[in-house]
Amino acid sequence: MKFFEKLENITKCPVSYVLALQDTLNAFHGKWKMPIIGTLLFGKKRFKEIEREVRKITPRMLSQELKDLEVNGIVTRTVYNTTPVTVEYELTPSGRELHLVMESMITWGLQHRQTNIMENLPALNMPKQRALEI
Amino acid sequence: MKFFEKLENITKCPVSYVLALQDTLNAFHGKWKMPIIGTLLFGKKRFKEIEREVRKITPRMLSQELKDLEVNGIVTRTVYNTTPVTVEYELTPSGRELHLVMESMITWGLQHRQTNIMENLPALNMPKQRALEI
DNA sequence: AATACCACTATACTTAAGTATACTGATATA
DNA sequence: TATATCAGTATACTTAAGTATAGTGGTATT
Repeated sequence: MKFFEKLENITKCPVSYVLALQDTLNAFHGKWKMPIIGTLLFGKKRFKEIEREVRKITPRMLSQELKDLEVNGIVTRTVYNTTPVTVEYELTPSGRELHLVMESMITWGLQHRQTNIMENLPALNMPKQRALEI
Repeated sequence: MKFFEKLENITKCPVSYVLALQDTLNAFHGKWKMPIIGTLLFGKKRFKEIEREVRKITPRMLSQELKDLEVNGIVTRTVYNTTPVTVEYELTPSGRELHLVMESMITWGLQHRQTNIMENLPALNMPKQRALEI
């Protein structure tokens, strides 16, 4: 699929594409969604498991972000009435498909570092808050 | 390239991939980078042109974000000593390659809306600050 | 009897990100 | 003479995002 194939001929991209971009950015929005999705790509997990694997996240943030991901159709939440309760979080089929986006990001990132390594990428300025220790 | 092909067999992704993901997220970080990159995909532009096309951006934000993109090797800044000065911003080759990432985002976003339209995607909760009127 | 586990929530706080408004100085146009 | 344009910068402010710390109730372990 080549969305920008005839880029010279157009000046705007269709509204549906802008919405699609928005939804995808939204899926990864904030400091913690990417590591959470990343860890869930390796299989469904319980709350405490995610908390342990996504280092330095607080339960407040984890809870909030999981809720976000749930209402956005990216993870499902299943409660088992064991004692104490177990709650499992799992990526939806749509959520699992995010790995394709992540792969294209990894591809770009690797290439970008390669082509810029000679120059000044030590000067890469990162936003202050970004975790991402998958 | 299938990074997660044997996902069952691994529990972590390599550090270089995490850095690559970080760089890519960084390229799009904040409310304004995506629309700026988006508009520059249609060709190089002057400061005021971008300011007009990326609606509601303030010169302060535009200046700041363009600087970010420049030090990160995504745009170049060229000054012509006309009167008054003209300054042109253009995507680097690496910057232009971001369209591939954007395409994969659009693909995912479109699919995600399709598979979730029956359910509750009116409930899609967006972050407060997001512009994206490309 | 005291402590630990689970999956969170509550409150208060700090830091980051974005906005509003005004201004620069040299030149061009009305 | 007054106003507009270019590419921004300066200062002060508001809003969003993230952190720190403590606590919930029910069960299980030491």
